[in-house]
Amino acid sequence: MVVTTRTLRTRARILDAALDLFEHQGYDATTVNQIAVAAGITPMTFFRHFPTKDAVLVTDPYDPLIADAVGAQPADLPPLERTRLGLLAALGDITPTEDTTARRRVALVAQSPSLRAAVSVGTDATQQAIADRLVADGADPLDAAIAAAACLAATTTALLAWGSAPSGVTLTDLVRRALAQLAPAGATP
Amino acid sequence: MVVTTRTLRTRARILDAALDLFEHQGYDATTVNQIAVAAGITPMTFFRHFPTKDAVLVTDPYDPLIADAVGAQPADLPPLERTRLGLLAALGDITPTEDTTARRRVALVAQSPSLRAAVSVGTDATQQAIADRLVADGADPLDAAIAAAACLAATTTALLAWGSAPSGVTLTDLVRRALAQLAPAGATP
DNA sequence: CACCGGATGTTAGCGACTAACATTTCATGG
DNA sequence: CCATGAAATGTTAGTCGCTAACATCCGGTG
Repeated sequence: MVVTTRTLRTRARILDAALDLFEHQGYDATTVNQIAVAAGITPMTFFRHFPTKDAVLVTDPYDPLIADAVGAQPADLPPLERTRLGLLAALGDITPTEDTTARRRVALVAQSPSLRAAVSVGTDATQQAIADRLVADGADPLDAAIAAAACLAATTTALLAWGSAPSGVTLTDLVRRALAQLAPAGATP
Repeated sequence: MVVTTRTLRTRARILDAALDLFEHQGYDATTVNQIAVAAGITPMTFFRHFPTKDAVLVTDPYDPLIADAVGAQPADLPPLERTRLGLLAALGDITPTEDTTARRRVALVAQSPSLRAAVSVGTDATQQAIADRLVADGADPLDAAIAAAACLAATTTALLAWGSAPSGVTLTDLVRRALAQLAPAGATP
């Protein structure tokens, strides 16, 4: 879909309506039809802007950045440590613009199992990207997949926790803390 | 549903028909209707035996065992290490009866993203069970959730890899190898 | 103002899943 | 051996997510 003024306006209206409904009556209890009505459009139009219902809340544009950051770490480290440092480099200093809607979305995802399933699909892609990079540098495929899976699981857990954390806590802190637990025997970085 | 002779027969017929169809034409391309016809029943009856289409392949009866095994590890260990040892104790010597259908199922799950999403829902429950146990013994909730998530992600990755591994490889070997990567700086257990 | 491309609507349909009610099967006990 | 009652199955009708083909409308350009 080409991006025009109209496109952006409708997309924003859908997003607002969806977030409101999700927060008021829960994700599963909200129908695409209801969202469409609230946004003044047709269900069909909803799907022209978002491929699925959950895409309103779940978006993962980070894959290539993360894979690159992992690849940028010293290639002689073990896969787990390389992935860990890569994720720290890519996400360690994210400042999510203190955007409230980001937290609203994460909080919603944290509450609904069906949404977490959608997240895991996106995570799968990222995991694959990281593992491919590690294998390209000579890592064993299974070791690479395991390292990517473990580090991403820890990171995702931190992200979900951030959704319902007190407002002072930053996402960066939580991610650093999550990955620190996977560090080799008591190293601070 | 009460378990009678009939119940078991029908369930077995559904399972056979479903596995065959899934392997021949793929999971997503297979309809519950097709499964029902092949099993000589009605779609309605299918759902009386399996709550969802994916339940034919994805079942997780391990939660309590695993949580108990984690709780049985020394309480003074850090959460990650405690979880790791618990999983090793619970899964480290599984001998899946060399049952072929187990591998068939895992292989199918490994191929379809929608099925992996279903797995992640089951994993969520296990993760929660483990984390609860750790928190009950005084662990920090976030640390506990992260430890459980990372260890389970590694284990799940090993499980999926087993689905398409050469037939000599045992699931035990892969799980041990996966969790070994999360061990503190070069310890063999 | 006429035009044209992109955004929206309409209609029709598939597949997963559910509820309410009718029907058949099968293991009992008389 | 057969009647009986409960459990399993079928029927029907519906909701919701999602898709395709085609018609329509709106908005900016010339």
